[in-house]
Amino acid sequence: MSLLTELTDLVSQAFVDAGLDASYGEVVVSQRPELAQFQCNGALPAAKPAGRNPRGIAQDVIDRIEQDNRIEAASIAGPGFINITVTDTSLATHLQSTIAVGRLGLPEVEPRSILVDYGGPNVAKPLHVGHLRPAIIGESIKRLLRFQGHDVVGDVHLGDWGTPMGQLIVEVEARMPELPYFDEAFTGPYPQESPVTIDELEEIYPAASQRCRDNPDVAERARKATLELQNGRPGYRALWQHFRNVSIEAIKENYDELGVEFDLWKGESDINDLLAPLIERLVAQGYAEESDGSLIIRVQTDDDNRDVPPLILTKSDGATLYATWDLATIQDRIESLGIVEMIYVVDVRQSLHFEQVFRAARITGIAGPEIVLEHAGNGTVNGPNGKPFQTRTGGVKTLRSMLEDAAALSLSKMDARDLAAGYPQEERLSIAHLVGLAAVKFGDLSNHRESNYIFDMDRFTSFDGKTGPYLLYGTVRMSSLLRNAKEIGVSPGEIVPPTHEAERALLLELARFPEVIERAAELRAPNHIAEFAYELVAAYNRFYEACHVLTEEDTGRRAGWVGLVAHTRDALGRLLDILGIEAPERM
RNA sequence: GCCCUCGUAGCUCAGGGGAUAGAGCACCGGCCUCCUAAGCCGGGUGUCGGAGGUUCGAAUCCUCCCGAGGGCGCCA
Repeated sequence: MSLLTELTDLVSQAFVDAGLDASYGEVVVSQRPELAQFQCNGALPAAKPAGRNPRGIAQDVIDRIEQDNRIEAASIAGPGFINITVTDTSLATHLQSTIAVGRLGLPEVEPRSILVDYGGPNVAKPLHVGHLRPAIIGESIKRLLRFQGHDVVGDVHLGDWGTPMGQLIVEVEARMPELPYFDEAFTGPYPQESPVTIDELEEIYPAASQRCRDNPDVAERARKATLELQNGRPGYRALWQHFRNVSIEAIKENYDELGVEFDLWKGESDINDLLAPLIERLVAQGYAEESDGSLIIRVQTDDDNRDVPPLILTKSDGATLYATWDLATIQDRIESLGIVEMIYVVDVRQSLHFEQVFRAARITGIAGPEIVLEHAGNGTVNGPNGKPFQTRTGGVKTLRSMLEDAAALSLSKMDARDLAAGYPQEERLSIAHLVGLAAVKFGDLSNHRESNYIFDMDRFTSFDGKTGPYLLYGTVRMSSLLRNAKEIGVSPGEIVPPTHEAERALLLELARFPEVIERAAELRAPNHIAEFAYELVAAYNRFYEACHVLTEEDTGRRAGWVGLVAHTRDALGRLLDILGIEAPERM
């Protein structure tokens, strides 16, 4: 049980004993650490309905909780705040029992079957900077919920079924008309080898899309090809399958480099067989109706005081669209995977789309009321000028080159400050790589999920301040200390009651762990984890300065401190893991 | 036009109805015979965009206004 829960239970009971509602007893970390460690504000809202003076209530509660041996001091402040400080012994005991139980103080949860939909890369396009946020935020949310104890899967949800596929087909046909994929009389089998490499495909994609913009005839042929692809024309399917295969291979490599892993490599196309029966049902049951030749589902309700545009289920040529696929995908995830909660980490600009899809899913009964559908939207990455991030030449920057820049810049900063100087060059490169990754991830994840932020590589890779490298350095110092302890034969002992202020502060920081996790999970907000990780490292660094662990003469205290460091490293390691950040052994 | 998000220190950003609104950077000054100084300590900064409202209490909730960004039927 977390320390805050323990204290809340205690204070709530005091409120009950005083004839007041238990809900007033919530204890939170103090806003004024110089006055107390914890506070309860419940006396203030309790006063009015009870017709009592808030300070009187506070005193009443204090009189009751003071009896508890965990309480060092409890006092009234201001209009009726209750300030609480716990004994050093109870702090140590609490942390020791947390270590004994494991899970870093987290309560057990009722596991839910959750799917996080993030990534959304497109076939034939390399990952670029725009893919960074959903990838690492989604990965982090997945790991966070998984750590809580839920059954969580991540789905990359490949963009593989839309108009660009038709554009690719007509472009390849224009370039290589002799290929059998375009010959309707061809009876197969089609070649095993892809006619294009991923590099060629990445060049063909923008060219194809440009040609469609320039030439309405080409665009029309692409539209038709898309429809035929969706309808199952064999040659197109075979060619498209090659596009898909070579793309997935490249995309996997990209995500590997970023440290992002998906359990499912599904795409928009995977539910194609579900579409026809679904549409048929929706029409038959009157959910879908014709409008200007297309099929739509009206999702506006009488409660709306604004216009909510209808969801377009099929184009007037009969082709399906991403809203259609998303609907069918929801159905598929519920029916074939047993998912009860879907979290979409997708650009926040798509919020209207998701609102339409979610509404349609409810209205049509695809998702019952017990299913959670949530768009946890992400903001965008901007360049130093506040505009979308670009390369120097104005193009879209690939994710790979961004990560290479991060590693290179980290290495040059190491060189400039003569850091890790005696290490083998191979290890220095590997450190620079991890530092660069940590810099980029922490720089991103420490921002609120929905906000757009300015990407500043120089600031993110800085060795000073609130950065990824700072977190890694803290971790490395803990690991190093523990290695040294082991060498001199000191193993982690029982946590001792703190005697130094910095030591006490570290224990209090560690005690916050469960609430931070819970809050971050609730809000789908990795930035809370990032912030806490920073504060924990900062608290450790202050402890490290104030308490010289390995030269401590009191052997019980020394062992206890080693135990404290070990626990701190466990906690920090878990936080970094949730953030998807990996630390080197030394740096 | 309607809808969504944002507006907090010089800069980049946190902030959960509670007390005196925080962090990092930048700037100045200290600390390595000692576990990694990529560290620590000290030093000052605010009309929380504006105006109303709800509340014992508002950066936080509500309304309006100003400013920025984004979205709004057959792209994803």
